[in-house]
Amino acid sequence: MHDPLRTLPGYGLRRASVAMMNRFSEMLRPLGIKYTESSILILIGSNPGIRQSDLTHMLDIQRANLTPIIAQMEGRNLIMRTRIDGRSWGLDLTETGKEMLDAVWKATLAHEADLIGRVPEACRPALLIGLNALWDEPEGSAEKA
Amino acid sequence: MHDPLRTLPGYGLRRASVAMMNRFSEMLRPLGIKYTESSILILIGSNPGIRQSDLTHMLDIQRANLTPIIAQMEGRNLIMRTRIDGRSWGLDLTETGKEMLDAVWKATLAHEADLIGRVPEACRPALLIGLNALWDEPEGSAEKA
DNA sequence: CTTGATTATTATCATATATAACAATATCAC
DNA sequence: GTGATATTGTTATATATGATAATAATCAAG
Repeated sequence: MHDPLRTLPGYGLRRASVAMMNRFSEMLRPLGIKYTESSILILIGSNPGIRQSDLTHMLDIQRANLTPIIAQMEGRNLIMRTRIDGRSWGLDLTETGKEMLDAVWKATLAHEADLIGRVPEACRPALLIGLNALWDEPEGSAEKA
Repeated sequence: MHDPLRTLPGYGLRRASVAMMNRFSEMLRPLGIKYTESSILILIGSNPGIRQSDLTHMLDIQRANLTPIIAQMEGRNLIMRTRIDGRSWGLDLTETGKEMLDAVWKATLAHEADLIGRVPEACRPALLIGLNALWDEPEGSAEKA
């Protein structure tokens, strides 16, 4: 069975990403959290008071798709919102959220270690550089401040 | 704005994959075809008479999700099905499908060139090896014949 | 011939992502 | 200050992707 797709780096990139995300989702499942939510926890944890719009830029997701995620995380008492001005909310972790962040970080680091472990050592530095070259500063968006 | 996610290869892998697939989808849009369909065309083109179940294995997608895709591609006169036995169908490209495959290959190669072009030359070989290490022979599935 | 595995289909559900319209507010030019 | 414009967040909707379960038909192994 001949498979020309296997010669294509772009195809390999997609397959690698899907395989990786499946494994990561599996590791997060016991925590009852999804990987997008885990990213949000991490960003709020390292940027207390961050606004939703900052998250949408950093994660490159749509405002409209973030709203229900934030609402649900607030409902689960993982994050709290405080008014910054008439338009925007500042996001912070609750105590529950901080505990969840600890667990999320552990799972994330375990997952990253697993991932790196699958790559021959000699390839690792170039892999990182290559991956970042493929998405960093996407399209026309000049980095905001 | 501090972003710990940027230090994570796994996160970079996902972002790279998403950015890449968005660009590829854009390149395929004029052809009126989606990237999963493009992969199917390529595999049928290089394996005339291939069965749906072979496709599901090679693409690692669910039988149930392939069925409507194949039906739609048959409806668009891109592929034709002939009975192999009482259970399975053999898939082949129609003339229209072969022309589409030509266009798809051109777009695919252009996309792959664009992708590789974004990666510093010194990193390319390691990137390919690394990516394949991350998905090749996923989990428990021993390669079928 | 019976049992069990394979192939394909149908239906359903969850998730991820994209777009458009809207309300409220902030910012900027004047 | 006032008016035009941009930002922020929300709601509703559409599409794409992916997973699961149940069913029917058929093949393969003993």
